[in-house]
Amino acid sequence: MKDVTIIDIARKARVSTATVSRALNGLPGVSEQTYKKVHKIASEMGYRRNDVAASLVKRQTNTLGLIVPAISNPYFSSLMVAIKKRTLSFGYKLLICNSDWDVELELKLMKSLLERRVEGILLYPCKPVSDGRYDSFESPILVFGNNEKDGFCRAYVSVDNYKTGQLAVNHLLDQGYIKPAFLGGNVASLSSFYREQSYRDVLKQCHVDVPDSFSCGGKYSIQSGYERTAQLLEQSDVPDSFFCANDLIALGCMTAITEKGFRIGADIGVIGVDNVIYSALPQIELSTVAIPIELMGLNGVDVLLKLIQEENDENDKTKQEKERSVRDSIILLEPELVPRKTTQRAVL
Amino acid sequence: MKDVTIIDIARKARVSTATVSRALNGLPGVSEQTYKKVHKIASEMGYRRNDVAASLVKRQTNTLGLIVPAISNPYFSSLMVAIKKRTLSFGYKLLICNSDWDVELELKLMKSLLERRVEGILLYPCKPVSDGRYDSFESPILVFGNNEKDGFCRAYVSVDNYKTGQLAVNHLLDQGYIKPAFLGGNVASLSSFYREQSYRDVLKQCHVDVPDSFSCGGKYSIQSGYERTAQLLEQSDVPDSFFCANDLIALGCMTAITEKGFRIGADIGVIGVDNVIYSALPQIELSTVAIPIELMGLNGVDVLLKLIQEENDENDKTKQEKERSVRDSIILLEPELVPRKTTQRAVL
DNA sequence: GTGAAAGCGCTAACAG
DNA sequence: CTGTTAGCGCTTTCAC
Repeated sequence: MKDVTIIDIARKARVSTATVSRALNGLPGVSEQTYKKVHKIASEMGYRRNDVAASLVKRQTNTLGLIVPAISNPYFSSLMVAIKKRTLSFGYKLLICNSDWDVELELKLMKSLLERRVEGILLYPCKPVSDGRYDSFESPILVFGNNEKDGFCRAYVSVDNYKTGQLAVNHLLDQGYIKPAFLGGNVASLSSFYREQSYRDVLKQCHVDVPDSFSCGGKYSIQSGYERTAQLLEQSDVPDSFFCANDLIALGCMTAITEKGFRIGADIGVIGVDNVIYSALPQIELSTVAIPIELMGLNGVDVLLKLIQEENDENDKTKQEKERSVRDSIILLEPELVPRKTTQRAVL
Repeated sequence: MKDVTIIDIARKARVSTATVSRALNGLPGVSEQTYKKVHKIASEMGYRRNDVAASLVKRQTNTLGLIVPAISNPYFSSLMVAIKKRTLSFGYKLLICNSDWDVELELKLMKSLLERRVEGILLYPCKPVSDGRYDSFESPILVFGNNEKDGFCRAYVSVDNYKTGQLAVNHLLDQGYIKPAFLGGNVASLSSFYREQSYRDVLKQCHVDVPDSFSCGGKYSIQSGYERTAQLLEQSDVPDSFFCANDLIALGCMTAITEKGFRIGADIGVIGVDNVIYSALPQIELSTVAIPIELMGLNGVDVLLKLIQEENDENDKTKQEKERSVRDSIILLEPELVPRKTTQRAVL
């Protein structure tokens, strides 16, 4: 059951492979007649184009890579959907990878994508790339979620993580909570880092003092949020509110609170980050800080595509021009507070 | 910035490309010395293997394709995660595609995957493949969610959709609800079809009569569930319970019920299908019929891999043996009722 | 242990 | 409009 190739078609159609190639690709310079003949024979023989061979000779795969830390997290689902849509509209294929918050795996995936000759990579790193682990990678790479410019020039699309934390903690304080705890996400992640930073800063500014144990890292999952909250609520000194590094953690947090017999909002406030679709459900009504994730995705694709474009035009360009290339661009989007029931002290 | 190839390495190391290839791939027949030399030079020159070229000559890509109808649906997220893990453990790469419930797009994706020479495809079709639209595809294909054997031999991994519906509707009736409505999913989908079928059958068996308007199709989304429920609750004759074709629909359904001022469970019962992670949250406590989706994924990969294996061994095999190949295999998994609060008439 | 040579299936000048 | 030719970068016999 050997695959049929354009050679087989050429033989049968009594033309050259070049002509077959042209006809099959709809390129100019083929008579109506041969065009039809070739296509007819091709479909008769059940020909299926071999993209691998085409990619090799054309030296392009028309493919982008995307790496996210957790494919099943609805936040990243939204990102994937947005990116998928955008890349598709530009005629690019997308290779989706899941790093599972594992830096080693992430590195492997990066290499693998490059070996497969993707034209560019959209990377949502599991920890800041400022350690320089990708500095030697020459291909176009767009990094999500970093909001600092580090040594190597690279394009970023991110949200203001520090401000995100400020919005959340200030809201908690505004609502009359006085002992907020912080449930971080993956310890290494930049977003979690900045959110904790702002948590500490805001508390200090407002002269609010809480035990160190109120701030703890973990995983960005419901389970992790549940476990950590349950533990904190066991202690003698109990927090009166939780700032969770994402909505999943907050969901787990709420479960633990409910189980312990506290009333959410009235007794203990909860606020998350992301504004995942499930947070808006009337049974949940989770207060949160919304991240414009779809927008990040769209922007990311656009910037990456520009990056690729530049790469291709590299020859006809002065060094001067290169300086203000998009390689150094940082797009920083704004988070937005979405107050809901879980931070409402009294039912009005 | 031309890529460095094994030719460059060979030249620099003063060996042949064959030797470089062997060394880089860790194949036997290379002296310790040359092995080291080649690797050293390779990393010095920043060599990056070109998988496209390797795939072409080896005629294998070590890649599987996966097509799901909705990448952001948590049900499919779970499937993807399970499949990803399994394929990775076998050293296969995975190409994930989103058909967006669009048959045309699905077909395109199938073709595209084949052109990229994936070795096999895991397909969760947006509508039954019994229309024969893939009968001419010769590559190994594993179909999820079909539970009937159709004309063409093909391997299936599915859940008993009919039984799923029976479990749900019987549970509703058992709990004392007497006017269940059915909120279907994507009209064309087999799962929705069977679930509606069983809905009708069970009602008939139990001599329960409901208006035709109680059964309606839509999309497998929160939004769609919300809209349809809101509409049904406007009518004079109101259902006292909802059997939703999946949990997302049920979530939207619950929102609408709450908004209208009904109490979930006490006034109106709701049951979904899938047992998505969010359904278990204490604020939700959605009764549902659990589908062993991870298991489906694992089984799917295993069967597909066997299929591929067979394909390769095809030469040394009699026709007799082919008859009982896995090509015809159907794996049918069991759904399981998970009763929770949303179908509890009275608070005990 | 190593090299020479023949492709994998397709595209892209360059001629005609 | 069509054919010839020369690869794309790598693997793999088959000799040596």
